[in-house]
Amino acid sequence: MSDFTNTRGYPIGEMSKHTGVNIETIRYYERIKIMPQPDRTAGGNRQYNHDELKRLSFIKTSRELGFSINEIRALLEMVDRQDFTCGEVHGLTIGHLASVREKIKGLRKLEKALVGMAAECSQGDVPNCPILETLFEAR
Amino acid sequence: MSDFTNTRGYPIGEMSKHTGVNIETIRYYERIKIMPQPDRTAGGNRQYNHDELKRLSFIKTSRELGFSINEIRALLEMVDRQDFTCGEVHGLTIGHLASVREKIKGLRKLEKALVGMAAECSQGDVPNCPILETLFEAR
DNA sequence: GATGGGGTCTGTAGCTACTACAGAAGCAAG
DNA sequence: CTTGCTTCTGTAGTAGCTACAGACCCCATC
Repeated sequence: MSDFTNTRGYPIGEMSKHTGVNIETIRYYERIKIMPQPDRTAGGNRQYNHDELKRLSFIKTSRELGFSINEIRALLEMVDRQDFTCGEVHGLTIGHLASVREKIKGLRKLEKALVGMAAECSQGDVPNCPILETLFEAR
Repeated sequence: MSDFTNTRGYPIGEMSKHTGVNIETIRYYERIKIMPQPDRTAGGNRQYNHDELKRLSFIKTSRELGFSINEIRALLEMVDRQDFTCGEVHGLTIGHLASVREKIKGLRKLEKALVGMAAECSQGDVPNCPILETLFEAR
């Protein structure tokens, strides 16, 4: 019977510490149904098991890689249904990669523009700034 | 008297067409007080003048350069108070530039990780994917 | 068995920067 | 005067959380 207490599972705070996901965020993930409703103690506190811990880690890692919640939902659904092919997952990843590259491209452009503006600026005490002029003149 | 009608000003749709800013967004900008409350027609429709058009263009250009609303608010306040130095504006711009570069750095890392994962994937029909394994194993 | 101090609960509101309605009213041309 | 486009206000929704309030749970210690 002492084994039983052993398998009690993790309260939400443990989950948070192990994964680095905020407690409120874990509950949010449950609300939006990418995390399941876990067991509860007699008093009503959440008790997670190891699978749920792995799932949360998966979500965390994917988020850090910039996958949107919907993309993650798609990945998890494939996993849950046990019907996915490597090709499908690859596709989703490549699609995400493309959008990341788009973002980088956009930001580089922006960087250039900012550098250009800043270079023309004397940084002096004068109340007259080519940066503002640039911002005002367009269109 | 015909000159008078000439200076009537632009309805909100004109503003939108000239600047490319959505009508709802223009009203939103008024609500959050980065655009002023414009004159109204007898019937209550907004009537903008040329200064307001320039201001909206400024906001649009700045947004496209990735400045946050708060950064834009700061710039506009300097302009409105007529007390700013080129140095201040330069500082704000450089600060923004730094955050843009941070974002690029982060996205590049992310790009690398995604490319690495995708490279290991056979893209085949097998229900077994190194991408998912990578996502699941961490932490 | 009472007490104390954590952790956790639900529900709701806030954040950024918009966008999307509904339902009413303005406006200009014919 | 009618038609049809534009504009009005106010509210709610989007993503992905975060931050409360006020109540309750849990466990250890006395």
